[in-house]
Formats: sequence, structure tokens, C-alpha cells
Amino acid sequence: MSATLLQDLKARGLIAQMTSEDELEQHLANGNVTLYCGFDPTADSLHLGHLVPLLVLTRFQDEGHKPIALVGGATGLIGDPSFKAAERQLNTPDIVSGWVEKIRSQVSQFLKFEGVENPAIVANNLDWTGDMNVLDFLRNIGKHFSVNAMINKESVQQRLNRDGAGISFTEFSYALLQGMDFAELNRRHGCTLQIGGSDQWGNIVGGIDLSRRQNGAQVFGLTVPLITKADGTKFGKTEAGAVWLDPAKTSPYNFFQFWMNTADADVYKFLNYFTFLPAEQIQQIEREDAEREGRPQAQAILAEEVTRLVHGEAGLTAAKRITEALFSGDTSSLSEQDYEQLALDGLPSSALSGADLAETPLTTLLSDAGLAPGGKQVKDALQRNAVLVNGQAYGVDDNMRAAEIFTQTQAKYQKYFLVKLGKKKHHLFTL
RNA sequence: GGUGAGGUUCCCGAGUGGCCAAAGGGAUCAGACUGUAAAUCUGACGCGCGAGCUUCGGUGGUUCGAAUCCACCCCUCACCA
Repeated sequence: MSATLLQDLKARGLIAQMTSEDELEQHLANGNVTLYCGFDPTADSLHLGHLVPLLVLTRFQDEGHKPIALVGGATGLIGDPSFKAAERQLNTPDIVSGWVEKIRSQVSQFLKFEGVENPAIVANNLDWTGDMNVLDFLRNIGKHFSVNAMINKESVQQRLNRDGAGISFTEFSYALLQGMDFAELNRRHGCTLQIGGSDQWGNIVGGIDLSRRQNGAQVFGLTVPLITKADGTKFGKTEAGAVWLDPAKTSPYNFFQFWMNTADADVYKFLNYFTFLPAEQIQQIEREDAEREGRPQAQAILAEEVTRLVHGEAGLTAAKRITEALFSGDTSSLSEQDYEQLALDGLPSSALSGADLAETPLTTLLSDAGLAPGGKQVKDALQRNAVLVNGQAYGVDDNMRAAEIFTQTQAKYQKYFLVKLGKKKHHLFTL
């Protein structure tokens, strides 16, 4: 049973590295194991990059293993230098502890705590590092780490070699803290496996060594690959920044749209990474898409599956409602209630203040609304007839005519204006 | 503490007295072509509808004129102590 889990992960391309495959396979087959994955509070929400290891935890739990989500209340105060180009700015303890709570609850929504034989645990490494004494740390932990080995790690090499960069002792010590976590979880909960992103390999290995030296325990590590896109650009970023799991930071609609825009070259890989659809079914989808003309179905399936996973059925429904209304090109069928709902569902919207419309150019109006980062981009769009208000195109000449455009008689239901800039950016104005 | 090298518009990186809102590349945005994809081509890319306004670590100074010269300061890195 457990052996098939590793095989499935492998088939999905979810394994970047692992410690001795045969022994790990054997270990998993021998019974249910306790495993952990750490999430550092580097912001007030997790983002897409965290989703893959988080879902792998879920995959393990579904197979009967016991997952521990470790929130890095301590490590978050230090900052992981692994493969980071520059030293990080330290955050204050207040901020970090606030983030810890948010991350804790986010992580929790993907794991089962009740009604199963292997309930998940959420831990915080501040619990065992917060009160630690410096001398204890240096004697009991530091003694087990070789600076030679640490310096030779690939994850810090580029920092050491790079001109204009460097690494502080603080960040250099990060690996020790993470190593301590593994050893501690091994003692407390019998945790024998750590998973993480492939950038965590060095840190994980450090923890394996420490567990062996301190506890005489054999423990294992497994990393998931770094998610890359076929075109070489960074995954998980949009023009608005990172794609967050928190619906208050990235609305379910935007989240859904992010996945809809996945390139063909990536979409099947992402189906394997981000959904629980069986690998065979994904191959089936790929075969069907190859045979059909035009638009593949994979993006829609991916968007649906992941949105449901992160935002639930209600979030998915809302996202699809907006998507259908905006991209069908036919908004005439929208009822007054539909318009009200769109704003609630996460379509960006704002109220027109009316008073200064005569004075305000469209460029200002639309860039303030968030349709573009500056007036220049709006102007560019106007020049190309790429600005539509309730389906009507406007040009540069109309820039100063906001008062004539946004009148009550031209509004849908005397209240609503659906503004579109370019092909994908929508905004709802209300009178 | 000493010595050396640096800090340029989102990033990388040119620019060493006027021709500089500042080369080039990347990222990003828009248009064409498409399928809300990729690739390609076109345009935009400090702010401003515009006249114009504000930038090149900071503060002062030299000059008709400074990202460029001078002084002091701040910060980063490397090597040495």
C-alpha cells in the first residue's frame, strides 16, 4: 500500500530527491510513519509555492501516515538563506508571531484532525527554541555541525561566491535550527520523515544527521521539485505579485484565472502536482487534448480542481460565475442580482464618486481603480481601442469625457459599468 | 580598525560635465495572430490627459549647466587584522 504511494509520487514527478529509496520504501511499508514539513512565516499567507509540499503531506495522510505541519515561529525570525541571492531583512517578533497564527490556520485546512486514526499535528518550533540557552545551543547542537560541510553546501555557495553578497552568521545558523526541529520532532512524536522543497535538501540532510547523532535514529528525507515553467519565467507570480492562498489576498476568481492561463506546455505537469486526479486520468486528458482541435480542456480542469481544493466549492462557484459572465463576451444576460454578486465574488469593483468625473481623465480613473499601474498604460490601451465600458470602445479623445461616459442612463440597471481593459482585466464601477 | 571595490529608473547593467528621463537586456503591460496558451511581430514602460514635474545612496559645494567634479556622511562586499 505505502509502496504505491512512493511510486505514485514518482510517476507524478513529485520527487526531486530522497534518501535511500529502498530503505524509505521499506520504512513506509512497515507501517504508518509520522512525517513533517515546515512552513516559515515569511508573510501573512502561504502562496502557491507552499502548496505542493502541503498537498504531499495530504497525500501521505490519505495513505494512513501521520502528518505534522511545522510552523516556523523560530526559523521565521532568522530567515532561510538557502538559494537566496541576498540577506533577508529581519522581521520583528510581533509581526512574525502574527503571521504564525495565520499560517497555522491556513495549513490546517488541508489536513484532517478529527475522525481519522492518524490525525495531523500542527507544531511551532518556537516552543523548543524560544527558551534555549546560547551555550546549550552551541554545545549540544553546534558541536554536531561541521562548518566545512556547511560552507560546501550548494545552497549557500552562490551567496559566498557572489560579488556584492554575503551571508551573516544569523542566516548561516538557520540550518542548525531546522536540523534541531527534525531531531526534536523525532523525539517528541517519533517523526521519521521530513519533506520539503528541493531547496530544503541541505537543511533536511542536516536534520537527518543530527537525529542520528542525538537520538541514534534513522530518519529519512524527501523533497519535491522546484516548480518551473516551460518558458523559464518564475512560477506563481502574476503582474499583481504572488498568488496567495488567502482569499483576502488573491480572490478565488483571480486564483481560478491564474490556472486558466497556464501554458499548454505546463498544464499536464501541474495537474500532476496540484490535483489528486489519478495519474492515468491525467494521461487520458492529455491524449484527448492532443486529438482535439483548438482549445484544450486541461486548463479548465486544472483551474477547477485547484480552486476547489483551496477555496472550496463555494469559492469555485463564485470564480466560475464571474469567469463565465466576463469571458463569454455576453454580459447582456446578467441580471441586476448578478451584478451585485460579481462584486461580492471577488471581481474588483469600486464606486464612482460622481462629483469630479468632469475633471478626472479616464487614465486616472482606471489606473486608480487598479486596471493599470499608471496612466500611461491606460493611454496606451485607449490608443488601441482596448478600453471597453459596457461593451463600448473608447479612444484617447474620450480621455477627458468621463462625465459623459459614466451617466446614469448609460449604466446597466442605472448603476453598473463593466470596464474592460485589454482582454483580461475587468473592473466593475458602480454609481 | 586597515586596504581595495562598489551603491544608476522593478531586476541585471551601460553611462565619468551639456546631445541624459538616462544605452542594452530581462520582467511587466497593451495591440496583431490565436484558444483567456506558447512562439513571433508592433507599441508602451519615472510621474502627469497635457503644459510640465521629479530622479541616478544622503547632505552640502564647484559650475551657465552635475548621474558624471569636490567635501563629508551612510550602506554593501572582498581581503587583511
